[in-house]
Amino acid sequence: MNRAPRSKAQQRLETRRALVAEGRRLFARRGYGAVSLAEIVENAEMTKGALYHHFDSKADLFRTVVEQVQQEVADRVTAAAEAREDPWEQLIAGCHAFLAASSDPEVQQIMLIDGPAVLGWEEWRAMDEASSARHLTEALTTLVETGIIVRQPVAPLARLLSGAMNEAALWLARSADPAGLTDTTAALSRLLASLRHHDRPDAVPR
Amino acid sequence: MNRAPRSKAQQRLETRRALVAEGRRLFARRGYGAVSLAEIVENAEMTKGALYHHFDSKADLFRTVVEQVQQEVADRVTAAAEAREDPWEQLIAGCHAFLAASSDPEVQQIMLIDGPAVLGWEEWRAMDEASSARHLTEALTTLVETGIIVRQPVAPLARLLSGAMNEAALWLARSADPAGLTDTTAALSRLLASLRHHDRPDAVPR
DNA sequence: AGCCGAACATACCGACGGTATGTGTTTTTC
DNA sequence: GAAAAACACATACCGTCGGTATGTTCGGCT
Repeated sequence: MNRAPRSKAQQRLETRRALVAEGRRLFARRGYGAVSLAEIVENAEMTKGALYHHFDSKADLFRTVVEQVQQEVADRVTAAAEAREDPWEQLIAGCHAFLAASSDPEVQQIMLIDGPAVLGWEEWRAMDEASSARHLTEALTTLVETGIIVRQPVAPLARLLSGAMNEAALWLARSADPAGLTDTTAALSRLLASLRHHDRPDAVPR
Repeated sequence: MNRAPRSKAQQRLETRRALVAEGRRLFARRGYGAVSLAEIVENAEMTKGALYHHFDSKADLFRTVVEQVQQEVADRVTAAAEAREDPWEQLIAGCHAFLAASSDPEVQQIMLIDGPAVLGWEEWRAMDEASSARHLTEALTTLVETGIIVRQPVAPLARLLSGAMNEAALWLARSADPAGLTDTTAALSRLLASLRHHDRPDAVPR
């Protein structure tokens, strides 16, 4: 039956997209370890030869999926932050957007649970820094330089906040309590607010 | 070669100990996925029959290892906290003890990286709550009830702090910067201090 | 002494990740 | 525009791994 003639480049893209999409779907639902390459290529109507033509290994396919998920989260965070003018409000909006984006079970299983275990913490950390965590560091740096929050090393603070939000997102998604979200965002807002000067009247800049 | 006659109960314990110890060693060094049961039983001078006589699966052996590691961390945290009288100092000491204990690469790979991925986040979370995280919740509850920190839901706050410390421990172990530890503990102390009433003069209890 | 069951030991299986090689189609080259 | 090179897969196969079914030894109890 007359199949549309596809250029090699186009065919390559479509195949790659199908494999990544199906990998993402299965990895998200059942976890990396419980998914076999056989069912990925079967559902994607491809073969293992196609998969290994595009990816070096199962972990390599997973890495591509992680990159895609991280990019989507980063985009949402960036959009939320750029909608504000005030640097402080950008931080708050970005954190809330991150929590909202990370409440997706797909994002959690792939990015927060399997990511560090499959790719190793160091590589996962580097990818995280390259996507969403970088915005957090930049926002904090701006706030320190403009004197809005207490002058301090931003790197450790960014790690603390990033870890707090990751864990909070995982907890929120499992928590049946509908007040969990408001309580968590309230607690996070309190922690963030404590960084500002006016909350620590005894601390003087410089 | 006169081997010492061992009672069945004793033999059972020794075998189990050897398998758990070797499993812990290998899981910690190379990660759960990269370790085969064959090399575990080989290094432990046992057989796969012995392993499956004591454990239901590879994940079951790993779960036992995780429980052991978590118990050791919890013991260190408890010891540090009980050495203090003041509830506030107990919280600080406990957090610092947790960071110190979690700086061990063994603890990190098993408890923080592979734990959630292998056992699933829910089960890992339940085990974490049963060991060290419970102390954090209790300490915060005490501080709220005695009016030392602002009255608020403790569960979300405990999750935020727990996640922050987990991530900080992983970051510290990889950070070459010797000032990382002091900077991180300083940042953590700042966040904790912000919970106290005297740091938020506009907030009134009740 | 003799039996029973616990504590292993051995042999084996299906599935999975990965690879080597074959095949058809597109693109380039002359 | 035909040959040929390059590409994008498809097929067949391999070694290893987690898990199981069955056999064997040895301490405990009567």
